Formats: sequence, structure tokens, C-alpha cells
Amino acid sequence: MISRERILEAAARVYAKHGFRGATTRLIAIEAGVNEVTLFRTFGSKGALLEAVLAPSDEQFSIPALPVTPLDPSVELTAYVAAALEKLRAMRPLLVHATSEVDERPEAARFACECRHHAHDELRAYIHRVQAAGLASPDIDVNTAVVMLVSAIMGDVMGRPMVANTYPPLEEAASRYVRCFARIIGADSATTTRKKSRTRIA
Amino acid sequence: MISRERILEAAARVYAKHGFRGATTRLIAIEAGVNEVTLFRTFGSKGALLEAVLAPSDEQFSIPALPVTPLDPSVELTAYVAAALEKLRAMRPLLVHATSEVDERPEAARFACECRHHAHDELRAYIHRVQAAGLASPDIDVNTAVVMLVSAIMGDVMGRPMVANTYPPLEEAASRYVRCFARIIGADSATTTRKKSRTRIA
DNA sequence: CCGGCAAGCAAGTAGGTACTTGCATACTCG
DNA sequence: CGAGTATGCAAGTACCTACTTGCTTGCCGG
Repeated sequence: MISRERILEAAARVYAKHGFRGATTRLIAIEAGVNEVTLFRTFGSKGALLEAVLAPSDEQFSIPALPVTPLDPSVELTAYVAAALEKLRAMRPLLVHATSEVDERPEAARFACECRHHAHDELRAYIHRVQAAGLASPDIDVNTAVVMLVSAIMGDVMGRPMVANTYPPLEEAASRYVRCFARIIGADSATTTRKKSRTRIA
Repeated sequence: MISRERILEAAARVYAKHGFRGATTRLIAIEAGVNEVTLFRTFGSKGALLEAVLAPSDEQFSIPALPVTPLDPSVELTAYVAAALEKLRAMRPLLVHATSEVDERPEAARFACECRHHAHDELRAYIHRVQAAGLASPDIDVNTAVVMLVSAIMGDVMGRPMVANTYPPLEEAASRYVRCFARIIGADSATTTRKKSRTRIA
């Protein structure tokens, strides 16, 4: 029974490296330090094994939720975005292969979509709370703004390993994306500390 | 000599559907309506053929450039983003497979990065011109803003086919992204028509 | 001590894959 | 007409892949 976990983890690693077709049962067995036959005895087939790897798990995209009552949106968003970036960075290889196999493997589709969906819903609900608290403009295109922030996160995770130089420095990424996002939703300092900044411009 | 083109196009289609490992020489030959041997006689090997498919071509990411002297950034950006979205949407299957094979096939890496890089450079240079023309705030994080817009484009292209419902409607996507982007760089109507909007808020 | 269970090992099956070889057929250009 | 060239076809090679079978070994609880 101890083999089951070892095989699952090994399969995840090999799949992350080579994708479905590249993830040979032989390779997985070697990576797990287990006989190839054990793999088939435990999971039945390669397809079933990879399904188990991509199966929904509770801790898959578990990051600290955004607060119910927003106090300082920029700070709270930065923490959330930083956590999302870190979590997704670890999942990147899995995600990128799952994305390219969406048409061929239904279980990959769910895996590839879930994080994005989850983050989107969480952020949109939060921004509505921010608006209700009077900390952001009431008349903005929340959905599109959230799509852009989520895309920035995903784009950073997916693209940085390939074209690092265009992205903001790793440790500043979260705060920079949030600063831009804050301007979209009218929650930047110029808006929140209203009187002062307006008089400066006017 | 006519076969060469047919094989290349067929290979592109099959590769777009199934990725490198899934793009069998047999499948490609059938798709091209050509004998499998001809494929090897023309390109030598499957690897060489796929290299040729992903090789740099002039018209690969050719979309109308942004104007040298910005007049109406929102309009000009919307046109650019709409064109980029359309172009990239057609390339999506190729892109997604190339992305997942970056580590294994060097030619895929170039292919996967180029569009993003190209768009980023073009947009950043343009925004600097917009700033110089006094049509945007001078003290913004241009690079991060551009990264976010490019990510929005790529995220839309990559994600919409999987999770359509969270994205803005297809025909409004470009203008919505640009409207959000304009707020980041301080080029939205509230900023350009200064006096009026400021008095409303103050 | 013994029955059951997890796992290893060796070998095999059936099919796919990239790639080759040898030969036949056309079509074109001088 | 005749040589070169492009292509088709049939068959074959060497290897890989998922998956199976039969047998052995070791461990653990009753």
C-alpha cells in the first residue's frame, strides 16, 4: 500500500516533465523505484493512473482566502496575488501539459481550468465587497478588471520561465500587478485619499 | 516540389491537434495525401519536418503596427489588441503545444516566445510615445502595465476556449481590455478631458 | 507455523513508430 | 527518345509501449 503513494508522486513528476504521451509506464515505475507490474496491478492502466494524478484534491489550489471585510485592498490583494503566484509556479509544469491535452483527456481539462476559475470568483467577490465598502469606484468593469489581474498572474507563471526579461522582478511582481490593478478599480492612493490628490490635479 | 508545401501544411495541422509525439509521420502523410516515404525523402526526419513547421516566417505575427505619432490611444490600442487577439486565436493550438514542449524541443521555445515578445516591445514603445505626447501619465510603471495588457491578450486567447464564461464577450474583449489598460496608464477619458471629470469628483 | 497478501522478476504479446530499401511508374526537359 | 527527377507502393527493420502471465519471495497477523 505504500507503493500507491510513491507511484502517484512519481507519475506526477514524470507527467510534469514529459506530458501524457511522454510519461512512459516504464519511466514512472523507475522514478517510483517500483516494478512496472506493480503499477498496473495498483491502477489498472496508464490512463487510470494519470487520471488519479490529475484528480481533484482538496489542497490543490488552497491559498489563504481574501478577507470578508476589506480594510486595505492593496495590501490584501498583494498578499493574495503573491500566494497565488507561488502556488501556481509550483503547479506550472502540470498546468502547461494539462492545457495542451485538454482536447484529448477530459480530466486534464478540469485540472487546467480550476485554478483560474477559483481565483477569478474569489477576486470578483472580493472586489464587490471593496466597492460596497466605498474603497473603489462603483462604476467600473469589475469582471474585465479581474480577468486582467488573473491573466497577469497566469501570464507571469506561464511566461516568466520562457521570457524572464520582460517581466517585473520576481519579488516585486505581486505588488506591481496589484498597483496597476488598483488604478483600474480606482483604489489607488490618488483615489482613496481623495481630497488631497484631487486638489493637486485641479 | 508541390508535395513539400502540402506536407508542411498538413504537419502544421496535425501538430496543432496532437503535439509532437502525437503527430505521427503516418498521420501527417495521410493528412497531406502523400506517401509516408515522400515525407522522409523531402525532410529527412520527423524532427526536421516539425522544425520546418515552427521555423521563423515573416508573416508569423504580422499585424498592423501601432502609429508612430499617437492621436487617440484608446482607439489605436483597441485596433491593435483586436488584431492581436484575432491573429493569436488562429495560432492558439500551435502555441499551446509549443509551450508544453519548450524543454524538449528548442525550436518550439522560440515559437512560443516570439509573439509575446514582439507585442510587448511594440506596445511599450508606443506607450512611451503616448507619454511623450502628453496623452498619459508620465510617472507610471509602463512595463508592468504592458505586461498586464499582453497577459490579458494571451490569457484570453489561451483560456477562453476552456472557460469561456468568465471572459468578456468576444466582440467587446479588445475594447474592454483597452479601457482597463487606459485607466492604468492614466489615458482614460477622466484624465484626458481633465477639467470636467475632476470637478465632478471634487 | 502457516495462510494470505503485496511486491518483485522474467518473459511474452500485440501493436505502434520512425525510418529504410528496392522497385515500378510517371512526367519533364534537353 | 532518353535521362533525370519526383512520387508511389510493398515490405521490412529495430525499437518502444501498454499490458499480461506465471512464478517466486518476503512479511505480517492469527
